[in-house]
Amino acid sequence: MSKRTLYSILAIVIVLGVYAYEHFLSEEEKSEIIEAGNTVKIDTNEYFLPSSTTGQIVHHEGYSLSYSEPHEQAEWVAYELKKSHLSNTNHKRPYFEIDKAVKTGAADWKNYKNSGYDRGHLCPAGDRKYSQNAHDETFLTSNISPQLHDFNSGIWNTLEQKVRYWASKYDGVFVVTGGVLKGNMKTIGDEEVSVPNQFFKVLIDNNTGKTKMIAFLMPHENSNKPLYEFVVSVDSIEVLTGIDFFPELDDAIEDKLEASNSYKNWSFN
DNA sequence: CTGCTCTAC
DNA sequence: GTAGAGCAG
Repeated sequence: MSKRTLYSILAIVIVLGVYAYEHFLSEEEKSEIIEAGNTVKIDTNEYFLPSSTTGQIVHHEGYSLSYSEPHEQAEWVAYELKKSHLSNTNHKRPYFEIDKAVKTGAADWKNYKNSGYDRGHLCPAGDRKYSQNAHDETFLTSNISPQLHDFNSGIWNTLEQKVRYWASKYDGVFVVTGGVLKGNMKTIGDEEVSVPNQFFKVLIDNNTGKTKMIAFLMPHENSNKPLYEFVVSVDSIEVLTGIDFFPELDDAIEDKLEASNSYKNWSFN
């Protein structure tokens, strides 16, 4: 066999391989291959990402975010919390790092030092315990917002634990979290990181057959009230923030679910 | 779980 | 800067 013939056969094999990859593998299989190769960030098509009002969406392996440069923090952080993500592994807590993936320059963690505010995770470290990398990735400064310690370790922590409970009970939920970056806000540090006056968390469960949503809006202060008293409609958070949640949903379903402030499909036990 | 601070090298 | 222990809600 001549070299020329060999090259021709090789070329045909490559073309056919690419064709097969493009046309015969499902989207899910593709994203698995990409993840296995560890070359690209997550396949965002399988996620319900909200719209960005800032034009800067950043993808990490364990979560995506929309960064607001004027407020030096994310306007939202979104990720899927699968049941399989839940873990009891204890990871060593790393240092916070500036997120280099934020092109406009993410805030330095030193803004928070002696500010009186916690570096509050938006995607909690407790939701990414399935690997050391995923856990450490939550310690990027694009994933934190100034929070009062009483609030962070109090009612907000209670809500985060309830989300993990739901992820287990409903075989995964998709989570969007952020501070409301509107109105008059205090700032901290040389870079003037805004201190949100309210925080929101929006959940969608698309795994248990019937799609359901729930949204929480909390004032930036601790509370002893039960969680369900903070439930609002997704629409009301969209009005407040300008963010469009779950635009990829079928419009009829989106409109109906986002208008509701009912929590009857979510167990608060 | 959510964090900060202090000591030591 | 890094590593660890200790403390608090």
